Amino acid sequence: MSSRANLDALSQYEWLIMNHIWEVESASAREVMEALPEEAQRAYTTIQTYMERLVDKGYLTKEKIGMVNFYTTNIPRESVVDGATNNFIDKVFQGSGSSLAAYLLKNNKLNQKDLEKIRDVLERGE
Amino acid sequence: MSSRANLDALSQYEWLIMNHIWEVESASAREVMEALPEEAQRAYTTIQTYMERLVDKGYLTKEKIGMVNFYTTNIPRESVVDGATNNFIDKVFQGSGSSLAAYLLKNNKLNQKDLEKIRDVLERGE
DNA sequence: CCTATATTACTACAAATGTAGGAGAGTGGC
DNA sequence: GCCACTCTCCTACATTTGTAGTAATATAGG
Repeated sequence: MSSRANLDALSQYEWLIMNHIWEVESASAREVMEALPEEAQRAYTTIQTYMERLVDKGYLTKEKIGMVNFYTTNIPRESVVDGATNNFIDKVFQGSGSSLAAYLLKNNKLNQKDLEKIRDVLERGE
Repeated sequence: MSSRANLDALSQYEWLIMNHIWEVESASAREVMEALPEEAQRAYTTIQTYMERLVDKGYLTKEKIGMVNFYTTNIPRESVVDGATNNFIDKVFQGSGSSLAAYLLKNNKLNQKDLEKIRDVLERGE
């Protein structure tokens, strides 16, 4: 009944763009382009194409101000992170968040401060 | 100099297949097919296609026994999990494993037993 | 006013991914 | 010995993703 149920997942490069938009709230293609790190630099029109696709996918809204399009999102980052994380855990850790956590611990993906934070959380009732 | 440097990442469905192969060491297309859960059922030839692609990508080795191809992997699961996790952390948590850990804790992706295990790890020297 | 530049809208195209059908060759059972 | 079945190998095709060029248009600067 609703116009669209769930958003298509973001692709690798789309994450780069969305991460920036979530940070700055609203941006033009040019701004996004300039914000992307060296290795992620692409032709200007390539960035444009991605942003248009993100509009199509329902992640961005486009508003023309003067000659320039500005893109905004009304999808909360948290929900997208949540979906992506669940999917990742499902496919790589067969649905077990614990395995992922164990992996992080075992492979030292966490620094001292993290460990303390985690200890805190664990000490106050879980 | 080496024949191939890094393997292409696994796609969504390829993970399903690889997960099974890692579990059983060696399997035919039919066996993989039967092992896949209901929602992941596909035409027999579809499974076959995936397995062939995994051979091309360098993840699987094919050995014909009688009329049937059996597929094996010599790529350790750990290294693939590692690559995938790093990539995931980069794109979704901007390189911060801690953010991911924080997310797991905050969103209760961990159960009681996990928390205990983590506590253990933290208690014995980190 | 004209030109160099920026921007949009559109089109294009290769590679990767998801999905499967058909032809041809073994084989187990009757 | 033939049939039904199964498996391989090959081909095919739609969609998604990565990447960018071109035409038309607005615009700022001289």
